[in-house]
Amino acid sequence: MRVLKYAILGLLDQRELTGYDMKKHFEDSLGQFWSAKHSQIYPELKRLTEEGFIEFDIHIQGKKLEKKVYQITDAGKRELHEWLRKKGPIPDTTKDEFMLKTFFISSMDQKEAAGLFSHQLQERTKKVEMLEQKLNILTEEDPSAQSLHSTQFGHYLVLTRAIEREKGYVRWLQKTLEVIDSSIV
Amino acid sequence: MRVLKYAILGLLDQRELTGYDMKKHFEDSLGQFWSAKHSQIYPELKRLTEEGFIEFDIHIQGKKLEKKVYQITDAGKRELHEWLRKKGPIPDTTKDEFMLKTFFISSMDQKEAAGLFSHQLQERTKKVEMLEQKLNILTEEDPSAQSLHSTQFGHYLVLTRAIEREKGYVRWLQKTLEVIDSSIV
DNA sequence: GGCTCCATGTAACAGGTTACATGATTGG
DNA sequence: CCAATCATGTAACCTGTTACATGGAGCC
Repeated sequence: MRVLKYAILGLLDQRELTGYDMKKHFEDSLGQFWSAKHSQIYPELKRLTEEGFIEFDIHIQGKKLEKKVYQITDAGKRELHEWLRKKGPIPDTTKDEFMLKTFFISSMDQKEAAGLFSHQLQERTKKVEMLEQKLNILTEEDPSAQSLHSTQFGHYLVLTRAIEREKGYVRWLQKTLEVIDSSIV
Repeated sequence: MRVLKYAILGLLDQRELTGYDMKKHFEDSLGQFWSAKHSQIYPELKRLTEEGFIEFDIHIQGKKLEKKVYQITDAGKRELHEWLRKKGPIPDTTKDEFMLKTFFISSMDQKEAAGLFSHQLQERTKKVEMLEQKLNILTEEDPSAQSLHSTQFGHYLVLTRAIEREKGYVRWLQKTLEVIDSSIV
């Protein structure tokens, strides 16, 4: 259903951007829930331009570097809002390779399982710290980000959701590790 | 990295199955974290057979329906265990279309946002109930599922993880909806 | 001059979905 | 006998990743 299309339209509804700028956004907090490589972004920009949902101006950087700065058109805004309003069903599957391994825990011995789980716990804990640091920076730079009418509210929500998602994962990993460690053969 | 390959090997490490049986597993609790359509499963089974990781016997159902019952080979078991042991990095992105919309909340008006969030809250709440019912059935049928040495332990872990994931989502949705509703223009 | 980052593109391949296609079994 | 389910496959298409490819800008 071409979600990347809407990700691009949504970004351009906030401010004009180059393809390169969009890639940067996908590496930032938005990237917790959606991302794309530049090799996917550029062809999509070309297509959206042909469809009339976006337009670009050429800006000259320095002496001769030409960059394409994209803006959303009125047709693009209509398209974006149609998608934003639509109440889709929640997906049945959210792919998670670690949980697939977990499903097969009976194929592992106790030591292997403990190693796998403690590594995952370590990685997820690091991620929580990284995300909390991002949230601190955001709320220090713009304390109004926590209110609905701030332009940064979406950014704030994505960070808080990502933090709570990871914290929930961490709690479950700790609880499960205790069960594994206490089941000495 | 051919995760479906390992999903199939993992399932066959528990018991012999037909491609159709595997599809059923992906529609069940495992499907919370991994799934595949039959159109992807059958070609993968063919490939895994060619690679020597699995084998099949033909069983006759009724008068003449031939079904292929697959088993994992020793080579397949080695391949599976290599993957199970490997400690990969956690993914940067877990795609979530609803959270992408959330990032663009400043493009919506307050009423639209409230509608979107309350619908999502409703759907996620229903999912929690469905998952809790599945967990009840599992623990009633096999109370030992909660211990490491049960063959159902993986099943139990996947369900508890899915339940906590959805509950965390629900809590965040409720909290965010309160902020949206209390921000009357 | 050289390194990092900015900036844009294409090609080949891998993974995954939808649609097309067929036929047997089981149970009411 | 009819419907739901069991059972297996292919083809076309879409999405997304990795690799290939190029060149300018900014800074030390």
